[in-house]
Amino acid sequence: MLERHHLAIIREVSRQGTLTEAANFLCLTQSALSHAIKKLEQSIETQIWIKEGRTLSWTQAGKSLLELAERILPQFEYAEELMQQYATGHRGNLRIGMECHPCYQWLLKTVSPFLDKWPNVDIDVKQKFQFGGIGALLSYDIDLLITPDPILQKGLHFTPVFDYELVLVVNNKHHLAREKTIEPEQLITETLITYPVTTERLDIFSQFLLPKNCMPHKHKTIETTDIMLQMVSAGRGVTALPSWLIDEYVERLSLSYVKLGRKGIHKHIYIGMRETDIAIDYIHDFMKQAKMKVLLNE
Amino acid sequence: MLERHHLAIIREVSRQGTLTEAANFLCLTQSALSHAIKKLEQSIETQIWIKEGRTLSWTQAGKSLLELAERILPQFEYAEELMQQYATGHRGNLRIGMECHPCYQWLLKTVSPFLDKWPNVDIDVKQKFQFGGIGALLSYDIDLLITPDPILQKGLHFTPVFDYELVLVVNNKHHLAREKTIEPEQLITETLITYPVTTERLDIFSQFLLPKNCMPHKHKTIETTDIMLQMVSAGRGVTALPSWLIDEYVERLSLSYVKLGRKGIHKHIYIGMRETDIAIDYIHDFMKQAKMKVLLNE
DNA sequence: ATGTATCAATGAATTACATTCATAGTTTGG
DNA sequence: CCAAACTATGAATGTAATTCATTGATACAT
Repeated sequence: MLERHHLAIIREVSRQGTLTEAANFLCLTQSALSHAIKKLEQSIETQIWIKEGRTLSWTQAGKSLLELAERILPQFEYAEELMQQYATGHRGNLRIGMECHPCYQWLLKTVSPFLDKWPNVDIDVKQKFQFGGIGALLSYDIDLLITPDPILQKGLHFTPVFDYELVLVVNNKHHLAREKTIEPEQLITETLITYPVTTERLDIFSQFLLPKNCMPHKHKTIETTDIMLQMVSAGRGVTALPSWLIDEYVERLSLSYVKLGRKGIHKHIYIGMRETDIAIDYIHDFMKQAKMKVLLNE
Repeated sequence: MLERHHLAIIREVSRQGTLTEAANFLCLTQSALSHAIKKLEQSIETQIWIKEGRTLSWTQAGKSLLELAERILPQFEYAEELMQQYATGHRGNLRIGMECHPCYQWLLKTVSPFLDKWPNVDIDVKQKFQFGGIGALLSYDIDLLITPDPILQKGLHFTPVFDYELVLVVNNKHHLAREKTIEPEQLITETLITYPVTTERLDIFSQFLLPKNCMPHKHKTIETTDIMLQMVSAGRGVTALPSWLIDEYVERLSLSYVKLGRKGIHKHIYIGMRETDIAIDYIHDFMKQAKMKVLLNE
């Protein structure tokens, strides 16, 4: 059967001109090369070259094998390089799952320098999971999970990356802007804007409104943070977002924020990963950068 | 090192879904396959797939190897098919050298049915040789040589394919058209049209005119037989061509031909080839068809 | 739960194969 | 015509692939 090995010999013979030289370049004895070619010629029942005196003249079969070699060998070599990169973690595809909508802004900041540092690592962000974020992690749909709900499970590893406070965002001139803290009951008359996900996944509902059996007057969903805050700024409603996120908009838009309840809603965000992946260079580095980013922000 | 073998395993596992099935399809034991993959994984220091329970989930490295396999294996397989065709003579490139200008017409007739019969064999016709036709044959520039001058030499094989008589072609109304035979002296006043090759290679010179130290009044060269005969028909000169070639034009053009000398000039055309090539199917068949063609013509 | 069939991994034994060694035959150029 | 360079070949060797026999898992049915 035609093997990579044979093609390597053929290419090297073509480059060096003599079998002996080619054998040297391939770290083989001349004998080994001679045997190998003889065997190949027997198996394909065709000669590859014909020797007239000391010069080789290539048969048509030989020429087409040479073409094949020039075409295919680089692909083998490239593949091995690639494997090397995968092995050392210098190449890969980092698929990040998000179970924390407002963290998207934070992620963008972390991703950008990461992409510069790891030009061979691509990043995918996924937000929908058939069997939840943990399921996606376990079934190798994603490699990292950004989530407020770490789950102690063998094979998985969670690292806290940052804490933030969820606050109520209102227009400057909104009457609630004057409050120091607000209670669930004060939202009954308000229009609440959130991301379009189920209420269980919205802390403003699960940790604030629902425990007190309160519901806002109206509930609107908007996909993007920018538009959401434009709406709030225009007085069309209120929303709940991390406080640090608002700090960035407060200059451009006339916004204020208020603590939710006397103690405030404090969230802890974790990055989850498979334990087996901890050793992968770029994943390790991503974690490191993620934590640093947080320090800079605080 | 990454081998064809590994790619074959990877592709088959992807197709069959389980290692055991893949091993069966590859005529290997499950154990052999398992060992092979383990070894490959060690050499590239990366896993190809990860087993969760009984299902395989492919790693990125594995996926890229699978892509490589799907891309490369067909090329190996095609190459082997090709070698098979070369070996059995069902594919090739028949390079024909011509040392006999007027034979071109004859060659065309032989080539046409040959191309139909051997769709995988291409034909090249060459007419210029740095070291002569024999040299071209010996240095593998051509595979067949059509020539009037066979040379007994070891390694070469010549077969006579057809005989013809070289005749003087003239316009119907030309005064020479009434002669039964003509002698060199009668051409001294004529315009002679030939192919544009050296006079040594023109029999009308080497075998007819020069032995008697005669030269035509004028010597014109024309590349194509058609135009040449148009010129003769128009009374612009005379030419020397095989008699059978004239038979085909005599109806359309007002031509006659006359024997050159009392005995006429009789030529024997041979096909020369390397002895090693006699066994090649399509070459053998070309010879057979070449001879048949002649019989039909006569 | 429990048993069974299927699948994969492993180590040791075996076999097949590639490679080397030693040598002899060719070709080339001085 | 000889020496140097190149190639082919058979036998010996060493290495690597394959098999065998076995065990450990997993999935599925009862």
